[in-house]
Amino acid sequence: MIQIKLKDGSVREYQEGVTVLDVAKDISPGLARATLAGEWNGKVVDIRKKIDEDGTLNLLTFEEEQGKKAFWHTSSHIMAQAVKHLFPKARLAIGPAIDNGFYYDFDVDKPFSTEDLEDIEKEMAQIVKENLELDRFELPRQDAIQYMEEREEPYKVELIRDLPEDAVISFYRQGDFTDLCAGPHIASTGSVKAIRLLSVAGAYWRGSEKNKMLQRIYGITFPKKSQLKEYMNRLEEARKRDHRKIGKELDLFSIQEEGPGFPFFHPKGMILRNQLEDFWRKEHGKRGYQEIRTPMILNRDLWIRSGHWDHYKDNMYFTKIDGEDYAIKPMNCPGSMLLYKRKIYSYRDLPVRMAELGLVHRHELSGTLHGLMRVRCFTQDDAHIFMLPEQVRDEIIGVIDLVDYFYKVFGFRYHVELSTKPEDSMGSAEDWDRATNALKEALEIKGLDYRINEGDGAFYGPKIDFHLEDCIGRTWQCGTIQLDFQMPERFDLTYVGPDGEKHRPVMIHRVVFGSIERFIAILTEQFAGAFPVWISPVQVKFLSITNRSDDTINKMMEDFGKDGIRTESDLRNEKIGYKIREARMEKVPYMLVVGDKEVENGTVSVRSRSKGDLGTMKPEDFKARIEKEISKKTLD
RNA sequence: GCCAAUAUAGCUCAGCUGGCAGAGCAGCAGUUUCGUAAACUGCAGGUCAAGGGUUCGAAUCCCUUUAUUGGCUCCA
Repeated sequence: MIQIKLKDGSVREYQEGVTVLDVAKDISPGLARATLAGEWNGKVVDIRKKIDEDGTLNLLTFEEEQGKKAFWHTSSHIMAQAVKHLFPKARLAIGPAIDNGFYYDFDVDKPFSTEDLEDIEKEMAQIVKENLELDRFELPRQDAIQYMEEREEPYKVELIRDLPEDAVISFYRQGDFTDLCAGPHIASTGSVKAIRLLSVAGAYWRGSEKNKMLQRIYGITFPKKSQLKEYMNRLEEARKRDHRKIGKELDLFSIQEEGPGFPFFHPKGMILRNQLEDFWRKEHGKRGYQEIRTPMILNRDLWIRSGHWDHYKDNMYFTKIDGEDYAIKPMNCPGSMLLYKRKIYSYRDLPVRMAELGLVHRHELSGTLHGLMRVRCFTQDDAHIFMLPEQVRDEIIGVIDLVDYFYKVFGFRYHVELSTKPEDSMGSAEDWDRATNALKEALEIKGLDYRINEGDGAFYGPKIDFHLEDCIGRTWQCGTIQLDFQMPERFDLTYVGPDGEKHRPVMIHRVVFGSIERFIAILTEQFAGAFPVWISPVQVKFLSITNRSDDTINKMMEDFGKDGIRTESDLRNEKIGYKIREARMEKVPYMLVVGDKEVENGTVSVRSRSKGDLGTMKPEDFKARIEKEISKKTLD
């Protein structure tokens, strides 16, 4: 007999060889149905796993991440089985579970159409109805290869060949379908109650464009129909908040055919930008940053010296001036280097914090462009901090605090990632270690949890990335802090130390918004266009009932304008309900209705975007209220 | 860049197997001066993304290009 400790702390005794599923059945049939995978001594295991020793077992359901993954992994097998039924010549590549559902890559002669997806969905429903049990078996390497060769699955053969020597090669079989798979998988196909295939896309075999393009089908499944409905609603909500849609509706920005990836900012979008930039300037001024501006076009030699020519050329735009080669800046750092070098710094001057709202141009592949999120020119809220080696930690902490402050103003949650040395990089391994450790140390002092992204650093140094979480759970990379021991070397930056000798300063690159354009896109989606009052392009809209109040409204607008409140008026000969409807669709925070009554009493009737009718008040009182919200940057 | 889909009025969209280019909203003109999410009538608005081809005839079928969308890859 063996002893198994469960999540709730209880311990149960079983015969050796009991499976995860047996334990679940023993507890309750309901739990057995809900159990999708197990966690045995901290490792995710298949529900068919035989247990031969004492240990701790967690039963994973759809509520747990790993339970979901098993459910979706099996769903991908069901999809592959359906595709094999309908398209026997399709060759199988890979089909994993992903964060939201699963996909499977197929090699087919003809791409799948939307009608094909419907047919596949129906076939999947049929497989689910048959409630096929999955069983797992293992084969030695040679037999496994032969098995897949017989089935004419060249991709599977390649996968098996690439498995490490000592790997257990396991297969899962459900009815007439067998797939090479490490698992885990759920017990049978019957628990998949709701299926939706979402899209087809091309995807390279093993993600490399040198390989053949396969057809990838994305899908999602759930144990309950209602969960699928909820998921589809969430997708719908995301579509409604799409910054491209809202940006058009609210007349914030556009991208014209004449400039793919080069956005145009409209008057109202400019107000947003300017508010963000004003805020940024003020906060950076407070923290000892000096603002600079460097040219957009600089000589090729500079880019060779900075290393961009070798490491970033494919993303750069070039031009010729008087027969000389110039590049349009993809980053602001080389310009800042030149400014640092314009004079001699003493150790007493450091740290020097040079900030620049710099417009950079980068050639991005046409297929990756996406509204303001992915563009070919954008404004980085950049800064380069030059410092003594012993100042590194505190400077990084200063930036972490600044980023934290900025994100909280907008009500964002975020998480942090640390990226280490990539393959294509400059500098010695020791420099990289030193830099990486400095970043780690700062994070640990701040008590921030972080994830490590191996090999994801910039070519000149490791970095900390800040990922914003928006209100529907998506994340966006915005702020970064990148340590750079290379650039000071390349540009021979120096400061004069207490010993009168020249020394090498350390430098960090950092951004808070990341890209102003992307940040505006994120804000738009976060607030669904209903921006906080302090950045709203229009803060107050005056609505008249009849043209008898036009003069009063015009006077009030002038008065509000003097105090820096952004107003508009709707004096058209329309009904008040119609004007309110329009102002609401424009997401204006406050509507002030002024009719005969208000003119007579010297009041305004206030209607808030979020709270509805607030009754009448004196214009001064309303002004005090909104001014307070603006200065406090209230989120509503 | 690669795979697929899409492109019709300022916006949202209809236009089926080829046969005179349509609607709603917005705009303009008039009527209505109205109290918290759409008053009424009329007018105007188009090189159907661009170019080529098939056809008696193309928004519609074919090809090329451009852009957009969803992915792959890449990244702020």
